[in-house]
Amino acid sequence: MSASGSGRPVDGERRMPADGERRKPADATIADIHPCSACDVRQLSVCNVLDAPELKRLAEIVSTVTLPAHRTVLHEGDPADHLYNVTGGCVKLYKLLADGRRQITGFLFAGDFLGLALEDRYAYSAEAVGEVTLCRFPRRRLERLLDDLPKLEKRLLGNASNELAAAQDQMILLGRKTAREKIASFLINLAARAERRGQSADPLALPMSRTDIADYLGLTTETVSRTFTQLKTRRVITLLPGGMVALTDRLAIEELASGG
Amino acid sequence: MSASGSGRPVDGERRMPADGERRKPADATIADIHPCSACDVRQLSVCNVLDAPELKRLAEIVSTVTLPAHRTVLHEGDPADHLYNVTGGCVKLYKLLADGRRQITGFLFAGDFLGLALEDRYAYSAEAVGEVTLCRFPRRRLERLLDDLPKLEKRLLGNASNELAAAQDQMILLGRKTAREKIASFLINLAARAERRGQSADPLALPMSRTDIADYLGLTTETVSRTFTQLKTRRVITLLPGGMVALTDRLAIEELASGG
DNA sequence: CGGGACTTTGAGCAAATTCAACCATTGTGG
DNA sequence: CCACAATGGTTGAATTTGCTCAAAGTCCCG
Repeated sequence: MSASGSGRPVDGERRMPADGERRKPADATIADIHPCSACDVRQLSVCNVLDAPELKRLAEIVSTVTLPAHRTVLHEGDPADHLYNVTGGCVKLYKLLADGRRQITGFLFAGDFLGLALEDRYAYSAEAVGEVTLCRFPRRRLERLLDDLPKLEKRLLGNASNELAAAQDQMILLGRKTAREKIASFLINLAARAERRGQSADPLALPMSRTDIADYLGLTTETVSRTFTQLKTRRVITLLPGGMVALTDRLAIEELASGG
Repeated sequence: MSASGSGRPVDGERRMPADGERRKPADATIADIHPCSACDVRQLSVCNVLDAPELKRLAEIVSTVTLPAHRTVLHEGDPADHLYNVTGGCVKLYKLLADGRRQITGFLFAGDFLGLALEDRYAYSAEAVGEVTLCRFPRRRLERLLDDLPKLEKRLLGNASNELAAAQDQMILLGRKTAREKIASFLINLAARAERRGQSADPLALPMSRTDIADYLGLTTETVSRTFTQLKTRRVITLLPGGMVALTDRLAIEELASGG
């Protein structure tokens, strides 16, 4: 089951502003002054509770990072020196057992926050699934900033509370659902999150490998593959080229997901 | 698998101060004024970051509750009007699937916080395992108080972060560990928490039923029972009367727990 | 066009579940 | 006070779901 991908620590960072490639040219100068104010995933992020001057303070401590596929973002046990916000791409979080068995505890997409840990070491590893862009915050400086920005702290608490709820959903999935129900739940969950990000939920993108899906759902790749073909045969999904899935019969998938 | 126990909403509450039965008589008057300051699980709780005047403000909005075994503390989907702190006994949190399959997402003991949800409805149900005592906080009033007590808010964030780490441990348990490893992890986890509370970790108390353990570990009661007898036969544990277990060979249990 | 990685499919197997019976403990009513 | 029902726990046998091992197929990228 190969523990992880090729893993070296983060590099390739550079100061804001990031490339403006998916930003209108007119915004470029604004972005130079207040990079965060031109961020196209701000509305999805924890930063959305901050006003312009507060954003500016945040922008002062942030740097952007672009990582290629399979690059390790952070590693379990390493000093938790930085926190991140995903601005593009997909990141997987995982833990390993001594013998290499792996459990992926979550997939992060644009707008998702990464690294919350009031411990001084990361409790899990994180790796880029495809190419990923991230905002990076030095932990110490962000913590100091939090004292001045109670709104942000409240938002982080809300965020943590949501993640906790999601973790409990994942527990009932792992502990009590069948393979078919797990796959269905996974698809519905990804679709809902894609929608929230304003991305396509019906031809749904699955950027991660079958092995990743298996390690997320507590299955093997073979079972994941078999279950996909089973759902395909039953005409509830259609597997499209390029890692896309069509949710042909979304109602049926939703029923399966909730244990119908 | 019978959904839950006999479940009616909380009652039987009364205002502080609680009975002083495990408090020295001399403290009784102090308790009348600042009930929280005499709390014997304060050092374990989120309240441990507050000084005397802050504690007093907290005490003003708290009431204590004693619930018999199997009483529902709060119910998934109900308005999240109160938050709780467990002061004695054991509470189980769980979620149900439509057909009654149950996943217990956690057991709470003295000092543990319950009900954190920035949603307006509880995301799970909670039920007393044995007789339980709780501190109860009206959510609105506690939220208002949080604006004045940033220390407490930070503590809650730290708490949530710890719970998140525990949730990830539970995910790798549910997704990737064998029945034997699950039981071993469960015992080690309970022992560590008992120790932190200053309770006996070696003759370890298991207040919950086999069914509860099964629903927590993603197993059936039969498998839990078989695994216990297997560990008993291998002389790594000893089952004692009164729901106690001796961790005869703790090292072996720890090795099993980490997937050795 | 070829090679490597990923995915799918197949056959046999094993861990855990299901179904069923039995045992132990406890509480209750005759 | 004891018989007995009820609950929870243990054990056994058969079954099943998902896993392991193995091979073939597909896709992508140079």
